[in-house]
Amino acid sequence: MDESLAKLNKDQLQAVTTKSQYVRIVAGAGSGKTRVLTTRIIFLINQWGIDPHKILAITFTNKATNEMRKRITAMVPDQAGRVVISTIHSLGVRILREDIGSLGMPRNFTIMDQEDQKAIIREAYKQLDLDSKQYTFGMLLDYIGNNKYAQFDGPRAMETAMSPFEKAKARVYQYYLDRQKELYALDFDDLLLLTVRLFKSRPEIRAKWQRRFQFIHVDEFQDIDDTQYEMIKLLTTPDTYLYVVGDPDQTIYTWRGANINIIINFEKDFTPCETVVLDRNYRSTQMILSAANSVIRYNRNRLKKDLYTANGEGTKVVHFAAPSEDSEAMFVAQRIGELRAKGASYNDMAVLYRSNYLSRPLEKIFIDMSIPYVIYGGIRFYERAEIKDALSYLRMLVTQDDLSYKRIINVPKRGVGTKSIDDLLDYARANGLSMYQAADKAPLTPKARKAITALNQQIEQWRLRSQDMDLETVLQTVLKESGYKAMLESSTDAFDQERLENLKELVDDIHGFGQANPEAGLTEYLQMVALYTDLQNEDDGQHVQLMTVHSAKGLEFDDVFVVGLSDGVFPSDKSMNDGLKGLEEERRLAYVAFTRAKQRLYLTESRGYSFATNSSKMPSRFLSEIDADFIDNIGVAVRPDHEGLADGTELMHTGFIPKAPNAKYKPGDQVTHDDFGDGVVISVNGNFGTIAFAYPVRTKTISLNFPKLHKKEAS
DNA sequence: GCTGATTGTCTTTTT
DNA sequence: GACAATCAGC
Repeated sequence: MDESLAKLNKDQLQAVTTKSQYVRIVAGAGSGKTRVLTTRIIFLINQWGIDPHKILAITFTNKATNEMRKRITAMVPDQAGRVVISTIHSLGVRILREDIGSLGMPRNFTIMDQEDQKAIIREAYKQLDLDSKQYTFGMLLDYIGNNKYAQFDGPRAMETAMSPFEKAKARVYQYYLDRQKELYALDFDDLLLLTVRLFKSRPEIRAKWQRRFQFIHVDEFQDIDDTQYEMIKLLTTPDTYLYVVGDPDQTIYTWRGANINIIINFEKDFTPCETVVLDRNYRSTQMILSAANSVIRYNRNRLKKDLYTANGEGTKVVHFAAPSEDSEAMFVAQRIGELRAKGASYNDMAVLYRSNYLSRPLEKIFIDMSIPYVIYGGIRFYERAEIKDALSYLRMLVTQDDLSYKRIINVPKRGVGTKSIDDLLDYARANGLSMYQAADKAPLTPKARKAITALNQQIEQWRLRSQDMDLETVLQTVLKESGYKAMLESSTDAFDQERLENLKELVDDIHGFGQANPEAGLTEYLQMVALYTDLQNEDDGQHVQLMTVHSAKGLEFDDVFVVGLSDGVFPSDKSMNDGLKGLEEERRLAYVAFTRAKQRLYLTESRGYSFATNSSKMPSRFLSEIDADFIDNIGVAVRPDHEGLADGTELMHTGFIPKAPNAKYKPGDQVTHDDFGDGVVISVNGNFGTIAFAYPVRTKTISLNFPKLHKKEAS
């Protein structure tokens, strides 16, 4: 214990050992925020003798939860399991599972993810005859969330709707609420809103939870929204210790309701409040920090704070301007190759981007050049179709809800088409039944009825047999006997083979869960999964990590590439439409991105036409906000007058494009590749060659030094 | 009812 | 360049 305190600097030590009841830590990027938080919790246990059970730590993501638990376990192995570490949504579930009965609602609710929400909205469109092109899912998800947060019920939403367009949305909202009730499914917003309602209407329940958690810690406090703050406030009494940690410069979730003023005004709600500012950075070189500082300085609405470090000066930030998207990706791949050759490991490198779609050109090149990578985001593990299908089968053994039923009723094909499904749904809704219950009464064709009855019997069988099986066996039985596995196995589609692999991972996952929680059942597993979007893989593999800036929050890497730094992309046009507020959030996002880097930071962008913004791409304004002293500009340049690209472009030194042609290969050479088969070299650019392979591989650009590539001797 | 082809639309970020 | 809705043909 003493040695963990000895490693702290003066400010950190103050933050960890303070006696104040209300504490606000303003912790800059890389200032040892997580370390302070975990050391504080251990300090409470070891020095103050606090029962770990009374300590609550609220984190922002499941990833952060695991990280914190890991660190606490390392220091106090026997106590760590008793500290409650949880995302705020999981905390809501925990509270509601125990006490939602006090609101007159049963405890067996299911949790809807966004996919489930969309399924209901899709139903509503069908019922109300609306066009999903005119009413996009994103629009309705926003609308529904806003109304919920405003505590508007259906009729109230209808009253406030002025135009026919708004009224249609209000009708979808009403449908959504009705369906939620029928399905007894809560969405993410409900988890917080119902908890708040529960605490407000039942003081004795509130008091119970207040007694339970006497030391409350909140991480990433700058990204908290009003409802979450209310929930936290309701958990506190005049005796509660409240400890919040955050960095206003890293607020990047205002689009989701995060309110930057909560951390700024915290001291008004909780007085007297001690504030500790941690502005010594332990992560990055001075060069990287200076670059990041020079950008964030342009934000007007902020608490001024400049990070400093005793780490070395480091090298200048590199800005590479590529002539095209592909060459931008190529630059990244090439630099990764060079770093790797110098002994860097893939794990310590990351590529960050503003939006998921920007990963595509990178993936292509990484595959071609055999650079191992993992991608976070996009379609997450538990959101994959095959995983959702498998989980839906499992849900049928527990809740028989319509959303799951609709997913699996004709997968694999059982001859039950859209018409039968609609008829079944209509009949079920008209009679207040679930689709599962309505199966034998609804008006159906004999063929469909037969298929559905057989399926229902199967489900009932599984349900009974599952009582004596472990979780893993249940899953495997269902996958096998439903024919789902056979459906994929008989397919020749490469994607289906990948799906089988994913299902194997799910089996591993449920197996691991069963081992870790021997007394937990299917219900518990499904509940855990509902709040997780991704598998929490141990990152022991050797691969470059690709992710959005948002999901990189809290992480750090030796070498960071931030790609797609074009105006309109990053900062995104969508945000800039919100005026200064939007632009400042984008700037904070850039600040988060830049401060992930420990050793080297590369910023790249490309020219050409962007179909995202419908215009020619120009370098991001954030690039020009970096003081010239800290940045090295290479690649294609645009004259400062920003004239049109055709005459405004010129080539500066690039360090990579024009290189001596590879000595071994020349265009026209016949080659063979261990994976791709025979091919012909089309062009050579340095050590990379574009090679046309036989169908189905087609044209690829790969490293000509790659060991799997061989020259075919002329015959 | 199923399949494959075609058209049109939309691309921000997540628990 | 993905996804959903629609349509034609089996």
